[in-house]
Amino acid sequence: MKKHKQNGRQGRPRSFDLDQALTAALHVFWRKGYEGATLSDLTRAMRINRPSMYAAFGDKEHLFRKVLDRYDQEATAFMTEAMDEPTARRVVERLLSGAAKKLASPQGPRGCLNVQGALVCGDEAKNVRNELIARREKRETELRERLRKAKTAGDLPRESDPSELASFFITVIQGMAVQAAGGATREKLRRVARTAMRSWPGNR
Amino acid sequence: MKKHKQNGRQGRPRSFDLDQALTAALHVFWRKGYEGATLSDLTRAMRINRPSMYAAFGDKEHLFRKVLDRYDQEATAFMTEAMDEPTARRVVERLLSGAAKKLASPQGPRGCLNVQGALVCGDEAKNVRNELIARREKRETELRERLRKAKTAGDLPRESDPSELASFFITVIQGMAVQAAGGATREKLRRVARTAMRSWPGNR
DNA sequence: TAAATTCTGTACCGATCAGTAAAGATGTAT
DNA sequence: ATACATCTTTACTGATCGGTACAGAATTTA
Repeated sequence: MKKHKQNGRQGRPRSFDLDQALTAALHVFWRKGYEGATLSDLTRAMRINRPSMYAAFGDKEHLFRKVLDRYDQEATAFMTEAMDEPTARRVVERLLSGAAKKLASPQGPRGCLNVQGALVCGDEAKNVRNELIARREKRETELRERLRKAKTAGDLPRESDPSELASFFITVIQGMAVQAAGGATREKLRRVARTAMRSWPGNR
Repeated sequence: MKKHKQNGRQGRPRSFDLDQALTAALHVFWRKGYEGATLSDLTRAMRINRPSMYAAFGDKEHLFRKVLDRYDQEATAFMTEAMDEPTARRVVERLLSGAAKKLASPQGPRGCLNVQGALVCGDEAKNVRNELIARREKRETELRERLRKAKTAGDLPRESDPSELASFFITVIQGMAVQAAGGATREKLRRVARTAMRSWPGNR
């Protein structure tokens, strides 16, 4: 009924939009986590039936991974943008304020998929949990590298420790994610972010 | 085979120790979360069979709540102790160092049950999730009240905000819990804690 | 048009979920 | 000893889990 994916093949065209379906699945996983989201939840939200889902995305784990990719590209584009700020301080400020905004956004579920997707889980979801751990660590590494560059450029005091700073601010953001999952408002998160900035080197 | 619970009634005595069983259940919920822990996981760890569990603790949710009570009393006794420190600063320092120690303890699972027990979940576990939210908020309230008292006593600068400080440090601890769930070492958590203390009022 | 291909819908699969019925086992009370 | 109360064991329940077989519908290619 809609456009076909132009995959250059014959056969009956897909009657739903891949991207829309993925977005619907994202919201379900985001609210309920990997384990808490059932296939019935997912296909209902995606407005397709089970075999269509399996044909298009593979099994539940494959679907989740594609959802993760989409999440990383969409809901956290601000991370990359933050890295482009001219000074280290502004990088972190932007990261924190962006997190406050995103984690308690009126559109989209609360919290962070990379945190609440599968913080812990049963045995069969171990791979998913480890994938999320890896993605969280990747964020921390990104920030650490950015701060190292800043230090080399003289943009951070000599006695400062980029690794320590990255750990700290990523940890704060993850704490904010827990707060958001519990219903914290944007304003509350913003205040936490502001307080965290008092730890910035040179404030002593 | 062991001592009976001295409940003053006749009948066949319980052949397992209630407290031991509860501890075993605690560790399972702690590692796998409420949803991720199956009854088979639980009864295997508790070394009892299903009807014995139901008779002694009620259903899965009741068991979880009793586990929560036990967790609050045992694994977080340090919270109450911290509150008894003489100065606000030492209260928070002790809270942070205690968290670093507990969250990545070699005995006992990593992370915080109140965070990872059910940060998000499917529909049928909503009550459990809300209970955990309430327990997390209770912690924040405790700290806030302690800091308010400190401010009244002149133990905190006049321009400081106990509510803001409590939010911030609880958020940091929750972030540390996420880090711990992902495998962070004690040393890493300790460094985060130390950095967080740079936000302490009067450091500007 | 007919053949080939791919998607959709229904209806199902075995496994596992949380929870329980019923009978035998083991203690206390008399 | 006998009666009674409670616990343990085995085996089971209906519901739901993730995943799929199969037939019919819809499209492209020839």
